[in-house]
Amino acid sequence: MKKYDLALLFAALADRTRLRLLNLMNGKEVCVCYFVEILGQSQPKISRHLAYLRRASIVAARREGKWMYYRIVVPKHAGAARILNETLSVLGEDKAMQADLSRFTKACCAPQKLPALDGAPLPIPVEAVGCVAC
Amino acid sequence: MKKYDLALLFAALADRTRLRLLNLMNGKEVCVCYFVEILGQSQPKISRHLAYLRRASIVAARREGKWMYYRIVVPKHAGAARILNETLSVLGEDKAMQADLSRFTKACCAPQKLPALDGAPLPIPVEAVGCVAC
DNA sequence: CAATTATATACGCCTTGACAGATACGTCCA
DNA sequence: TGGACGTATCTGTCAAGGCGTATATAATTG
Repeated sequence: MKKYDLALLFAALADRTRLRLLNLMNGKEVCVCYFVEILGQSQPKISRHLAYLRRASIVAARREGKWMYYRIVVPKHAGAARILNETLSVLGEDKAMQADLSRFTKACCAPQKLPALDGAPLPIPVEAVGCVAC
Repeated sequence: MKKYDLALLFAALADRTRLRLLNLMNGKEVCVCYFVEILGQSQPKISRHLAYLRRASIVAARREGKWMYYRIVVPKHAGAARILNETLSVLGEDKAMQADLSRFTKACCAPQKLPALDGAPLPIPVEAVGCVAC
């Protein structure tokens, strides 16, 4: 449990768009195009916020062909991990965040109905991704 | 559990000075002069950060004569409360924060040795303050 | 009341972040 | 090799935050 900049973690969490992104990533590795579609925000905006989260080391990116997958990375620092997990849990209780998730799962069931998602790779449960990383 | 701006809470927590202040306030109502002395920062700086925490509704101030006491106010919103409490708990495990606290308690034992604190009111355990509020 | 003490706010400066829009980069496919 | 597509970054603009310094407010004391 070495020194860790908690203020930096909180700065990363101090934006609604980033909280929505984290909520969508909770438990899965998600392709950028889904974020753009589900949050209805411009692609550069999504990308910038993902870059911010990456800089703060709470998400990691993985390229697969032309798609980028993002996933949450729980910090090594035990305290930071507790705060992040608690935050994810609180997000899960939020109505608006649940609405995002429900649009998300709906989109996953019929991606071909959304032009932007037709042909895009589905999110991958993190358990399954674990193998890829090894 | 109505709508609550979590991002605003995180913004309030996204500064080291404010985290140190919260850590010092944990469990007690503290006079501003103690913050200034223990953190070794300028009085206006401390005051501005306290104002920020007040704006974010996670601390409350009480005037008593010429002194101002600050204390933590746990948000009504259950999720926010969990995050704040978890944060305070994590702060308590941090070496630097513990060092602040140990200088704090030492100062309280012999305030007259520190010019700035000579005659200043000691911090008050929150349990005791509860009565005042009623 | 004037002076003093405790605290808050205003001001000016600089840095950072958020945004939209344009563009660059990386990968795949024809 | 040149699109086409998915994604990232650059540019410029604006607002907000952090700091030090100076000053204002509030309560107390002489």
